[in-house]
Formats: sequence, structure tokens, C-alpha cells
Amino acid sequence: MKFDNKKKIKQTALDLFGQKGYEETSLSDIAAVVGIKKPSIYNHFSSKEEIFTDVIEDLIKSEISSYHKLHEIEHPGSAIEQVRRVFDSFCHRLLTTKEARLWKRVSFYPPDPFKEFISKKFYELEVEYSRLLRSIHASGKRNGYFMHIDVDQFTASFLCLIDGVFLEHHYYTEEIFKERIESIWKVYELGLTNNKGV
Amino acid sequence: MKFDNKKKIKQTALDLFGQKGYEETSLSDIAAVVGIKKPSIYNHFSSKEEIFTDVIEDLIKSEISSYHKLHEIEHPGSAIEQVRRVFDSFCHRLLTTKEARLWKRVSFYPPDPFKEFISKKFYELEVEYSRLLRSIHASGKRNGYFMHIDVDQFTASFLCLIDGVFLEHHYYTEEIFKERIESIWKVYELGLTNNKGV
DNA sequence: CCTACCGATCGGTAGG
DNA sequence: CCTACCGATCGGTAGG
Repeated sequence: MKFDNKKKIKQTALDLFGQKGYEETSLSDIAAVVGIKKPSIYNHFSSKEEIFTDVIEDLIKSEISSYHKLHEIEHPGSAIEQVRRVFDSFCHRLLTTKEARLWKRVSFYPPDPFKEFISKKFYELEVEYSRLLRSIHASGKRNGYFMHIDVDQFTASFLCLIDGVFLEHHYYTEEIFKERIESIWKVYELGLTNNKGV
Repeated sequence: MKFDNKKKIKQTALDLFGQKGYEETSLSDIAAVVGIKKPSIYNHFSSKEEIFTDVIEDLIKSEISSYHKLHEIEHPGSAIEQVRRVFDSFCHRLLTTKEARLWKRVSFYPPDPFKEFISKKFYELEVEYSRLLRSIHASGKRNGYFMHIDVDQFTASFLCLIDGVFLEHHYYTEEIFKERIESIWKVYELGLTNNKGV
């Protein structure tokens, strides 16, 4: 394949940028994994920055298309079951894909030359998150859920939950983490289903 | 003052390590802010790594003593009011101190040579968090709160809340952030005060 | 795709 | 506290 190494460079960059960070990953590191020498990278990319933007661009596209899919499929069950399903799907993606690992790192600590670029991409993704969550909130509301929770409160609390879970995943071992997820969900679910005034 | 510059180096390192990260901060950067030349740093520290561990050690001590204080003072009001007060105090610390900014960065993405060191310090802090939250849970329980939430669920959900809030702070402007905090708290409070079965 | 090389910068040392 | 310097490594280029 003619473009095999270009793909390999991008996959390796995705992995190493996510593991060690952009600045801490050298082009020699990437070349070594691909099995070529550093200058050969310049046959495919004109700079390290171009590799980064290419990789991020790909990753955003795949995130967006995955949220589109989540949005289009049928959502059987109660609103709470739907939220739980989206929660699981977000968590799974967040915890298992290299794309999510890199995206979280750079949205949290963007490398200096990319601050503006990252924040633009961040708001593109936000649109997708919000669309999905708003639609769940609306359909839940029609069925008598979310009595004391408006759509902005729902969206904000859900995204905070996801972010918190993501951080916890960094701190704890797999076993402890799974227990914690259930504890966290329990309290969140109690919040969503509270039907009396405060 | 004889140790003036040693203090200045540590304060500058605290600031720059938190802003740009450990690897991205050079000793020349630090020296420039302090107003000396790079080699003069070695009059006070034997290596860059020593500066880092010194700074982190200080920061952990000050975090722990601040949680001791939170733990010792009187906690008037309902359990929910107490939790909100601790929430505000965590948030305030997290969002305004250089110590918290650096600590979050390195606990989340520890520089390679310090992975073990950081994880040891992380568990020291956990002990303090847990002590405080467990005591609030116990006193709340005695007054009829937390009917459906055991102490581990409370602790896990509270720490997740705090971590989520911390990430949100990175993403949004101050105004949007303050709205989001209230939305997030609203749902969390509904969770804590839910008195009916699910 | 490679070897050979560039200027800049890094953490750290020598010597005063 | 400084100047002067070290070996290593960085992103990137020349030339084939």
C-alpha cells in the first residue's frame, strides 16, 4: 500500500500524543514505532504541527459521527434507562478509545500553539453533545420525568458527571473504579428521579 | 534575606509548572522570572526534579492542613447546608489557588519520573478527603439525611462532582461556569434529598 | 525512503 | 551569584 506509512504515522501519533502528550512525543519516537527514520516523516507531513491537526481533525469527525448514530437509533425504555444507556456509551468510549484519551488531554491542557484550534473544535463537539441530551430531556419530560430539572440543568449535570467519571478513571484501579461508577450513578439517578420539592 | 531567592524559585516553579507543565517549563524560564541566571538555581537545588518534589511536598502539606481546619470547625445547619459549604470551599480552593492548579495537573498527567511519587501523595490526600466526608455523612445520617445513600456512595459522588466541576472550569468562561455550577449542584442536591425509593 | 547535518534549546557542570 | 561551556536531543533541511 502506498499510503500505509502515512496511516501508521497518524495512528502512532494518536497513541503517543495521548499517552505522553504532544510536546513529550518526539518525531523520532513516532518514526521508531512506524519502523522508519525521522526525516521520512516529512514525505507525508510538512511539520509536527500538521500531524497533530490532522489527527485531531480525524478524531473530531469520528466523535461527531458516533454521536449522530447514538442520536438516530431508537431509545426504548424509560427516560432514566435512556440516560443510563447514554452514560454507559459515553463512559465506554471515554475509557477504551485512544481518540477519547487524546481528546481529553488536549481539551484539558492544549499544547500552546493549538489553544485556539482546540477551543474551536471543543465547541463543535459541544453542539453534538447538547443535541443528544436535549432530545433525551424533551422526550423524558413528555413522559413525566425531569419534573424539577430543566434542560440546561440536565445537560450541565450530565456532562459534569461524565467529566468526573473520566477523572476518577485516571486515579483508581479498574475494580475500585467500577464500584465508584455505580455509587456515582446511584446518587445521580436519585437526583433525576426526585419528585418532591427540596 | 538569605533564602529569599530559594522561596522565589519555589513560588515561580509552582506557578509555571501549573501553567505550562513540568517538562514545558525550563530552568531558564524560572530563573528569568526570579531575576537570576539559570546556573544560580543550583545554589539552592541540586536538580530540576528536586525543585518539583519540594514544591509538591509543600503543596500537599498545605492542602492537608486546610482540610484539617475544615474538619475541626463547627458545622452548623442541615447536612445539605454542610455539604454545600464544603462544596463551595473545595471549589474555591480548586479554582483560585496555584497549588490546586498544579496538583490537578500532575495528579491527572504526572510527569514520567514522578508517577510513583505522585500516586503516593494522592493517597495521602484521599485519607483527608474521606475523613471529612465520612464525618459529614455520619452526622447527617443521625439527623435523618442520606436515607438511600451509604457513606461510600456519598464520598464517591461528592468527589466525582468536584472533579467534574474542576474540568468544567477549564472549558468555560467565568459567567457560563457559574451558571453551570448551580445547575450541577441542583441535580446533586435533588439526589441527596431524594427520600422515596427509586 | 535514507544519511548527514543545521541551529536552538535542554539540564547540568566547571571554575571563579 | 556569574560566564562559559558540556553532551544530548529537539524539529527540520539538503541532497540523493
